[in-house]
Amino acid sequence: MARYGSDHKRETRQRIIDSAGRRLKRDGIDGSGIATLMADAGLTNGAFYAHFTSKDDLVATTVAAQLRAQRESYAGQVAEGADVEQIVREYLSAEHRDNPAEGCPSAALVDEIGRCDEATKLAFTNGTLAIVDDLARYLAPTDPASVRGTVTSMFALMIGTLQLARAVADQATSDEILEQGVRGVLKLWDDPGTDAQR
Amino acid sequence: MARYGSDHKRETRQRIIDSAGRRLKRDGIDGSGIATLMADAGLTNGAFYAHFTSKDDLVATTVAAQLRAQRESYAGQVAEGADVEQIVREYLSAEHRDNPAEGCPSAALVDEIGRCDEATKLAFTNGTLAIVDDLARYLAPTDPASVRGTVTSMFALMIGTLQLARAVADQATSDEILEQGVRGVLKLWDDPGTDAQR
DNA sequence: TGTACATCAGTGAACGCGCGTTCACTGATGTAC
DNA sequence: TGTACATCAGTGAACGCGCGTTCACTGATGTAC
Repeated sequence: MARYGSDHKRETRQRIIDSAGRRLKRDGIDGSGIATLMADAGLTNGAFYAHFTSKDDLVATTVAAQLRAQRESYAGQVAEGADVEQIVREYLSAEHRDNPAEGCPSAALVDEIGRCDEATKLAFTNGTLAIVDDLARYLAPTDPASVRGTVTSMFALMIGTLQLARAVADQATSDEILEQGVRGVLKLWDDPGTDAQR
Repeated sequence: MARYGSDHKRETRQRIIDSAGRRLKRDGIDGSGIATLMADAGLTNGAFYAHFTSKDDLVATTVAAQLRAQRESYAGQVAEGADVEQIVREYLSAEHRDNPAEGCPSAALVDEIGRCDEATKLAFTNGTLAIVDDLARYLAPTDPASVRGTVTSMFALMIGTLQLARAVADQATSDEILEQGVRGVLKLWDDPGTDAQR
């Protein structure tokens, strides 16, 4: 046994992953250097490679962890009895728009993930599918499969809306985009039965 | 008069902006260096600052130019008599997904633009509003204002869907996402009248 | 018509800096005897 | 109980490289006389 408790290294690794999640969502993947990511965790650059084989490794790991956290966040809202509109309004809120570091990893990182290696894309794929499955199960407990397609497009609209709202310079325009996003998601949900027409 | 024709420098500048559009959409903003951007235009790094004051300047200029081109592309489709479904199906096609360099700048760059300087965000804002206005005018010639909100959410869904489709590792999943995006956009358009309820 | 000069788009080397990654080292702890 | 050693998470300097930016220079052309 070394000088630290048996969980020490695992805890440090987790701390790096958590702070990296915030940093990556805030500054982007290309915009976050190893030295900064380690400093965020209270460490120096040299220790990085005792925990991860490469930056790509950290990114894939962090994307997976972030999507797991996002999934748990939805589960928490559902457990508190939130309905679709509450979930959507929280997601498309000014607060979420203004705090990417604490928010949805998909909205913050999708288009960079599209340029990442296969491991990161795979982590994203699995995490996203798990979230869609969860939401479908919640929204249509008796027949989740029937609404999966609808939930997928609702998710895409939420992500697209949040990103548009963040990229726009004018706040009134941004607020309006969020509001139209809410209306759109609710409209998509309104008659999910059309899924069956496939 | 110098050794080149009077339009030479303007043409060179335009060539840089055009090739930068493709490069930025392909590799991202942080992922594209000045030397590469200039090489794409058949020039060397040193000439860059005779055309732009900084990389930020080029990015803002290129974003504006790309959105203008995107707007003209929609206008072209409309002129050829394309309806909503044709426009959406072309946008959410496998070909568009697989060729970001030739495609929609919004889908390729939104979340990086959210981290850019004010000039770039402003260029994005103006360009996007112009596109939404155009589409609203086309889709509801008699009362464009009544569908602006719907068009905004359709646009957000198209962007979000294309990005999701690009970030996903599995092609079958990606194809399915595109298809659900098409269905979603058409559903949003189906009853745009709800806009009036605002 | 021929020569000297001005113009200026573009070249390519260099600047300091931060990148991802490597590695010799530190030093606090647990173990062995 | 006390001392020598092994362990190993973390340090911090260094690697080569590409970044955005600057600048002295090139060389093809038009102009002046």
